[in-house]
Amino acid sequence: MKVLTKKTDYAIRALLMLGAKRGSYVSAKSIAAEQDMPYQFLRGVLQEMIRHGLIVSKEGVQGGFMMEKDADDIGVRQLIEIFQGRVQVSECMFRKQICANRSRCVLRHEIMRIEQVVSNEFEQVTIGKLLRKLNATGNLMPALKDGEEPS
Amino acid sequence: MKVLTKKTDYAIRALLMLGAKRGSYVSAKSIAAEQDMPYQFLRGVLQEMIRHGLIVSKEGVQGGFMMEKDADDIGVRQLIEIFQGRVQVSECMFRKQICANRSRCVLRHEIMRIEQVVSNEFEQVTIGKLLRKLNATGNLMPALKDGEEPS
DNA sequence: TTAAACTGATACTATATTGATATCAATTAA
DNA sequence: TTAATTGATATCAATATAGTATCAGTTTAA
Ligand code: FES
Ligand code: FES
Repeated sequence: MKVLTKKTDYAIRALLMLGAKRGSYVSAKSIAAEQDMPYQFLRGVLQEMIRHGLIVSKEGVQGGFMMEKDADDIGVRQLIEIFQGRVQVSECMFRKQICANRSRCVLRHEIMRIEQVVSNEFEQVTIGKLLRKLNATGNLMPALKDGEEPS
Repeated sequence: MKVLTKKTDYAIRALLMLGAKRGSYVSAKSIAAEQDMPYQFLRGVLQEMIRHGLIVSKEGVQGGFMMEKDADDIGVRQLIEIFQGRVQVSECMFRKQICANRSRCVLRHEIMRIEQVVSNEFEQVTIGKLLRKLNATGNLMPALKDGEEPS
């Protein structure tokens, strides 16, 4: 069960770069190179974020992308919703004229509760929070020592 | 973002039936009919649960499936792991020789924490717990009143 | 002792989702 | 004017999910 897809993954990492270089435009090319993402794929992700008002862009030479929203107002939950659709544990389990009274369905209650918990957890994790952690440790991507294996 | 796939969904519902009729063998056919699941697909799900020791079967006429494990020892978390693989928020985000020191990676920490929370939530929801709720309300699938739409 | 109701095992197909690539027009800075 | 960019799409490949079909073996009961 994979919770974050590549798009969400790339979005988070791109936002971390944009957050670190706030105020200047960063090109898709440089993000792709630095973070080792497929260029065109990343561009699609960036465009989607523009449409949702998270970032802005500037065309032409010296153009690129810049963070628009406050980093603390961008939660992983929102990114998941943008790239993977709303968090829903299950479609209603007993569809097709079987489960009429939703308020009495115990499964639904249990499921909606979990939905909330999961959703809240992701909401807590904001780009701002991650950026501060990065600044504190100064270590998003430490260099690989000889012989060491990446995870 | 769909958290439970059909297989897991069907597995939960089949187990609820088996749990309710503990001690006797219930055929795949009757489960499929009552819960409106595709017969052969359900059988695959049931066989997988046999392999994992959750249920047992008896072949031939009057055969079927019966719950083996204690219903309180079957959590949705285990079902997810069986049918959708281990709960993992993301593969390591900075692979390919970039992220060497896992213990210092803030993203990894945040991600592993969420992984735990999500995992625990699903662990709490056991078939036994659901069954008791069903008994309390007596209502897994209330009949549909005229004109009412299912969820 | 045979037929019907079952599961075991497996192969196959269809559809949806995810991940990635390619192309071309429009914009901008130097 | 040209190279470096984004905007907008179209297309493709790989994988995962959902569902179907078939046949062999087992058991009960007529
Ligand atoms: S599963 Fe839909 S209301 Fe119970
Ligand atoms: S993402 Fe793998 S250790 Fe940081």
